[in-house]
Parts: sequence; structure tokens; C-alpha cells
Amino acid sequence: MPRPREFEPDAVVDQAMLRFWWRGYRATSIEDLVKATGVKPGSLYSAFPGGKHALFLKSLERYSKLIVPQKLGELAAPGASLAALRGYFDGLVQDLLSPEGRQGCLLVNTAIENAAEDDEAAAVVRGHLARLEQCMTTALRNARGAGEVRASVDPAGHAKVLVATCQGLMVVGKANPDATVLRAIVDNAFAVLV
Amino acid sequence: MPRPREFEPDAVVDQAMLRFWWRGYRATSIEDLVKATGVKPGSLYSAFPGGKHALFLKSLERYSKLIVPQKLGELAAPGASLAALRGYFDGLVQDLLSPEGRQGCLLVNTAIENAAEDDEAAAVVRGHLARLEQCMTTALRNARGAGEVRASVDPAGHAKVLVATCQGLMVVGKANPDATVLRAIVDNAFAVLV
DNA sequence: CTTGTTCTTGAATGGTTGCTCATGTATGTT
DNA sequence: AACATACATGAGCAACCATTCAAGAACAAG
Repeated sequence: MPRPREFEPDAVVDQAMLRFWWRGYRATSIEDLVKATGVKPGSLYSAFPGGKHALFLKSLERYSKLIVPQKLGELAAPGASLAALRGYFDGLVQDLLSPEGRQGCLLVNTAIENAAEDDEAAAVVRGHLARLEQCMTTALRNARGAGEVRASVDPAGHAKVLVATCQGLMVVGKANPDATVLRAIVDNAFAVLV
Repeated sequence: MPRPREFEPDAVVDQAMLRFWWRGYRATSIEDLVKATGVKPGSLYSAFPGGKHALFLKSLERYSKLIVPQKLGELAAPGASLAALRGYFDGLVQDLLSPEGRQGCLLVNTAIENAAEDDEAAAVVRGHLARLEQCMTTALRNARGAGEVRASVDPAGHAKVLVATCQGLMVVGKANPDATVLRAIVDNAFAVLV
């Protein structure tokens, strides 16, 4: 019997995610979201109790479930090997060099901007890092089994390094989106494995 | 004949640097700086034409000249070798684990928060990355000469990787300031060199 | 002491922030 | 047709933002 909702909450989260991704949490205002979605403040706040912060957490989760798997690609597969791992890094570089990908990774941005003051956001970031590390461990283990990397490389240990390296790649890419620089980082990160 | 200034502009920049370091550019208000320094808005704006943004750029430069060399330590010396390089990473980890160092690196934070929208800030960050890379190149070259790292490691190339790795270390440390995790990253980053 | 110059002060500016709430509206049931 | 329910609307709130400015104050030169 109630009046039906005239907008799709998921679409609002999608738009919010994009804004937070591009501009960050603090720089994104409710008015931005109102303009982007056409949903007025009152409706926004009744649909998302907890306001801007709740919407932000939902955006992080949506990013984790929608964007991250897409970026992981073959790296998420159990059979992922060195090529998939390299493909992931190449994809990152390609993104950072394209106008549509310059914003880097929402979760990396969040780690820097919010993790210190927002435990819930930090927890989502930690979950992402853990998943990334697990994918990379698997890929490195497979690669070592196939003789694609030196036997002295510890898959679980070096996966942690690669996680840090790709986070750092995004930091460098933000300040210096230069193809030569970014490709050199990836080339040398892999050169040391063989 | 003019009335003398009652505050030290450099001290204001120091305070501003600390605030921007801890809370970021957007989250730091002029009122914060007024409270921290005791200097009233009018004096602030007349001493620093360009307002908040100019003060931010001065803070970045001050950080580069004051904090960075202190963190680099022996790594900045021409004779720096593997121990100095390792010492730099260990220092980063120690900082990230201490309450006074959790804020990470002002320039990394700036890369993420401002580089995309602030070319002047991005330029300072790029300068920092270049200096870091140069120090690491030298250290790696010395280390290779001394037989501390494998001959197949390219100093200039792998320095780029280490720069990215230490930026990433700071991202991971912000979301997950865990001694085991951070030390494992450093251990494995160096294990692969020998 | 007067004057010129630069400083300090803090109230005030106009704008933005996240958020709320009274009012009106569309619906399914009765 | 009347009602209960949840929704849509957008003006409005207090707080905060970066910034400006008129007024007064401290100094050195004359």
C-alpha cells in the first residue's frame, strides 16, 4: 500500500562509487550526488540511513564486488600463472595511462585518505589486500611449479611484495602517469623473478 | 619604520606541514592553523599570499627539505649500500607501527589526495620520487659492486621497483599497521635480491 | 611628537557543508 | 471513495569553509 520508490538504490550506490572513486570522500558532496543521480537529499537520506558515510561504505563494497573482479581478470582463477599476474600489472599501467583510469584504485585512495580515521573503511581495504595477496600467492605458486620463476622465490612471501608493489605503482602513477616509468617498474619487478 | 612581524613565518609553515601531514589538505582548515599557530587569519593571509594552497605548497617543500633527508639517513650518502637501503625500509616500517608515524609520508598522501587536481603539488611529489630513485640506484649499484646482490639485478631498473614498493608499503601500512605483515614485505623484497 | 609604513586583530563576507523536516503525493487495501 | 503507508520534494538549518577588510597598534625616520 505504500508509495513505491521511484529510483533504484543500487544505481545511486553506483553513482556514489564513481564520485568517491574520482574525487575522494571529502571532496564529494551530497549535492554532487544529488546532481549525479537526480535523487533529492530527503530521499537519499531516507534510502541510506547513516548518510554520506554509510553511502561511502556501500560504495566501497560495491567497488570490491563489481570493479575489483573485473580488474583481477584471469588472476582470480585458481589456475592463474605468471602470464595472468603480469597481465594484471599491465592492466594497472594501462588504466593509469588512460584518461578514464587515472583515478587509480578506490581502495588505495581510501587507504590513504580515510583508513587512519575510519576503521570500517580500513577493514574493507584490508579485505581487498588479503584477496589480492591470495590471488598472487596462487599465481606465483603455479608459476613456480611450471618453472616460470626461480625456485628460490617464496610464493606466499613474494606475493606480499607484489601487493605492495602494485599499490606503489598506483601512487607513482598518480603523480607521474608516464608510460616509460610505469612500464619500467613492472618490467623490473618481473625481471627479478626469473 | 614598519611595524615588525610578531611571528616566525617558518614556524607557521612547520605547523601547517604537520597538520597537512596528519589530516590531509582538505581536512585541514585555516581555523586549525590559526589555533595551532596563534596567528590570526589576517596575518596569515598577508604573510602567505595565495592563502591555503600557497601554504600547502610551502609545506610540501619544507617536508622535502626537512623530513625527507632525515628519513633517508645514510641512504642519501654516495657510499650507501645494501645496509643503508635496508635501513631505510626498516625505518619506514618502524614509523608506520609507531603512533607518531602512522600518518605515513606527506608526499605519498599528497600524490593520492591532490596530484590529479594540483599540478604544482604533483611536481613536488615527482621531485621526491626522482630523488628517492636516485638514492636507491646508487645504493643498489654499490651493493652489486660489493657482491651483496646478484649480478643480474639491474640497479637503475630495480631502484624503480623499490621506489614503488616503499610507496606501496605505506599504503598497506595505513590500512593494516601490522608488524608481521610489514616486516614480511620488506624481508621478501630484499630476499629476492640475493 | 608627528608621520609613514607595515603589522595585528577579529568581525564579517558569501559560499558550502551534511543533514532535517513539514508538506504534498502516489500507491494498495478496505 | 476513503484511508494508511511509505515516498518525493526542496526550502531551510546550523555549522563550517576560505577569505577579506576596516580599524587600531607598533615601530623607525624626520
